[in-house]
Amino acid sequence: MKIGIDAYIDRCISIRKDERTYFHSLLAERKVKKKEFLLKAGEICDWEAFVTEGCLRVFYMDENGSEVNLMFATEDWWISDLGSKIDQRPAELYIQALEDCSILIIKNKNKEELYACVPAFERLFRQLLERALSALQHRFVTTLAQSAEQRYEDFLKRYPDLPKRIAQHHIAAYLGITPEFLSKIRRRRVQG
Amino acid sequence: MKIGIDAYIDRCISIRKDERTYFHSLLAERKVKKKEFLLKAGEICDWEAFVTEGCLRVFYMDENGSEVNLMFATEDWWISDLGSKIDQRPAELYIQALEDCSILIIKNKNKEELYACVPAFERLFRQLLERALSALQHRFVTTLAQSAEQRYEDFLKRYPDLPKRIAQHHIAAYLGITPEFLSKIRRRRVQG
DNA sequence: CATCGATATTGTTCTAGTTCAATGGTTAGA
DNA sequence: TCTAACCATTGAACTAGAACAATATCGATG
Repeated sequence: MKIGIDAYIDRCISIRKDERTYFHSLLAERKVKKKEFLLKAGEICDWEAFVTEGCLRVFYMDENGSEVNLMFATEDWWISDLGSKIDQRPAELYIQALEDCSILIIKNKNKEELYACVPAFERLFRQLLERALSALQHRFVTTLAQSAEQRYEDFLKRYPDLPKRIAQHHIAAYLGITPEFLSKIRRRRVQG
Repeated sequence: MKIGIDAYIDRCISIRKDERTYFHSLLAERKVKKKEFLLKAGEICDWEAFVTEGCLRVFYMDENGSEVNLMFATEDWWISDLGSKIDQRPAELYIQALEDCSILIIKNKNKEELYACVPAFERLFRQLLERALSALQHRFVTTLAQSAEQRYEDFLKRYPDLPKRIAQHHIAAYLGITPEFLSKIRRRRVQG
């Protein structure tokens, strides 16, 4: 049987039928209700998850309680707290559903086994990580180099469908500004 | 024969003697003089490099010519423009030597071959990428959440030896602030 | 030693973005 | 249908950090 994640896999690597079946056996489906937390800072994260439906946010919260959204994950995105996952230390990130979600979870232990049994998956994730790192490098340097207004324009171009699904103040927290200031940027845009 | 990079490799994976010899055959040593550019934005980057000696900076320059330092690479660091490397499109980053350097270059073609012949290397780089991504995620969210002064303190704690080797204004460009403002932060620190 | 270019400091003025507080609008839920 | 919680907007006062300009310091090179 083919499930949603298979189209994603097939875009990157080719595997045999039995390998696919084996891969499926390592996944656990889970539903996450809107506003529910999949992970909280301080917990140990021993899994990675693939989003098949819905939208989540991965965010950081500082001592004062102010939040920065690291990413929004919609269909076909992978989410985890890598730092916690690698060293089995307390997570520094929160993961929360912004809509009712459906995700596929793979535990660390199973993933290690998967890498050992089907090396093509190690390639898949190596390439995924290369792209993720490159994208974050780009975001990091442009965040430091550009004004909030430019960043907002870039965000709209890169993710034209997200604003329909996500509250304004979450976009502000993604851009690293206050909701009030985003509102002012938007007013300037329409008024000229 | 064992060279500098081998200690690094041995920390992560174990390989046979012949695999090591093969790996060495794919590397090309190169010297880079202080201030020399290893890569400029607009060029195509078809390699990755391991630093055996010296220090380089990877940086981004916006339209106005202002720079953001993405990373400093000293002994045992890998450097490249991943975006350019993956899709063979023009680089958006510059790489420049801050000291006379010695590096080992591996071309894309050879690296692909290496992955195919010695899968352990795919594991090595997958793990390297996981750590790099996790570290940059941490840097990204704390850069948006903290003040420049806090970021400078964190930088000193994390890289206590770098300030001896690197000019102040490069550290400012790493923190995303002007050299003048870093100077003022430093004054406040000593005066209290 | 002298000089030149690059680097660091300092002060002043200016601005992008924050903070706080008030007002309306929207949606979900009893 | 009413209400309560959440959300976006607006304005006024404030601040972290930028921009500019001047001076001071360091280091390499002839």
